[in-house]
Amino acid sequence: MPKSKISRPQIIQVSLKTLANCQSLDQFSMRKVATTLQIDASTIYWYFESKQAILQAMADEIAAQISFPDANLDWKTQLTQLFNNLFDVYTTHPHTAELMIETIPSSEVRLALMNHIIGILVDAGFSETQGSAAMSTIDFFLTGLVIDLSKERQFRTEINDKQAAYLHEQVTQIHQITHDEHLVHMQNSVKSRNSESAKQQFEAGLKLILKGLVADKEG
Amino acid sequence: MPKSKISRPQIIQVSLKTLANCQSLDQFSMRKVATTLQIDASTIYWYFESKQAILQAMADEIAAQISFPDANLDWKTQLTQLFNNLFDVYTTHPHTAELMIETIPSSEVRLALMNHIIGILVDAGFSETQGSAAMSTIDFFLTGLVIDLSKERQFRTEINDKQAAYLHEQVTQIHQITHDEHLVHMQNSVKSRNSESAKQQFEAGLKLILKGLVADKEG
DNA sequence: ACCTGAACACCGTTCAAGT
DNA sequence: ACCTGAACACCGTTCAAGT
Repeated sequence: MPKSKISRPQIIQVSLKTLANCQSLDQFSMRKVATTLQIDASTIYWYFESKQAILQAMADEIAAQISFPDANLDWKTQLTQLFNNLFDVYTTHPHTAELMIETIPSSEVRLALMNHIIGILVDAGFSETQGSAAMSTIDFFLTGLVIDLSKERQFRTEINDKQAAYLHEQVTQIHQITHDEHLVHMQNSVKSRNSESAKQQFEAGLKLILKGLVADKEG
Repeated sequence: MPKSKISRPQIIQVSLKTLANCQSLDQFSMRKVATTLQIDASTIYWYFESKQAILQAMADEIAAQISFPDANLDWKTQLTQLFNNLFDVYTTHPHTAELMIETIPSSEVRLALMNHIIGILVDAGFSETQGSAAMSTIDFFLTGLVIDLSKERQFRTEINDKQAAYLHEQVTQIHQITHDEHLVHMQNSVKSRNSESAKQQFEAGLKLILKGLVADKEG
């Protein structure tokens, strides 16, 4: 057993892998990380002062993967590319949107990322306040969407894997009620939601917000 | 001690009060609810089959508080009123946005609410797909914003109440890095975020999305 | 029908003790 | 300097047992 020495970066990597194997962020635990590292849970506390500190480090690691689009491009395509990039990173690494929310954006990577997004908008002619508000709007939308997707998948796998009879009831109830109460719009909504991919859904929303920004500029 | 009989509605009410006294949704526990009800935690399982079932009931209770605006109004004012109403309910009852995300919208109240929102847009001339997408976009934005606000307040009170030296460090780091790295846009963002209320922030984002919808209609 | 108590399998965190 | 083990104060959930 070549028990390689433990290190901070190693713990972060293993933590990210552990998180990826969890069904939700709160199933992620120090004890699980410790088990795969073949160390006692308390050992981690020599490298990180708390679970929160690990989450911060994990969030920074993910944020570092976001690349900035070519600054010569149109501001709209720049934003589209950057947020599509964010969407992709969030969906390839499960629960990272939750990670971002549970965590304070105090690192250089995360602050620089936000600064860059606002910068794109300011360079396009928007005020600092407008740029800041627009970034938040898109970011909250993206985060809300990805977290919702994540929860939905969690419910689905819980229904399949374990018993979870209760959750299954809830889902069938949706169809019953929408039918019995003649909630026509909800019936259509379920259909269109199934035919469209999550990415398409995100792109549609982003396009809507960008259109609002353009209208803001002209008006 | 007039030990009044336990009932499902009573448990739901006490649960909502208990949640309101928590700093986050995952601090909410069956054992806390049981303590205030002066019963054993296991007793709750006679009335609810799981914690998830209680969360569902709590979410429905909150959703029932949302009132529909006058259908004769302009679709834009209808949406504005309804989502402002949602924002107010979410902020007056802490952690209810999290509650909605952690929970399946399987009840009549919640499905009817969504159906109504799409209906406003369809009546305004949008397609079912457009209406459904627009509702999601606004809802995810609202949810993301409120959850973020909630987390921020949680961090703030943890810094004040307990030790939480680590969290305090993170916050001071934000200012240090934005200054040292000359992240001008972030500096302005922090300023404008402090001068504007959360409600103003929400209204700005909502206005942006509505403008996008108008542009969609005209284009 | 309603409620309890003990138990199980989990958490994060601390700290004296080991090497 | 690095790591462990036991302990503490928590979780959700189950189930035999009580009334």
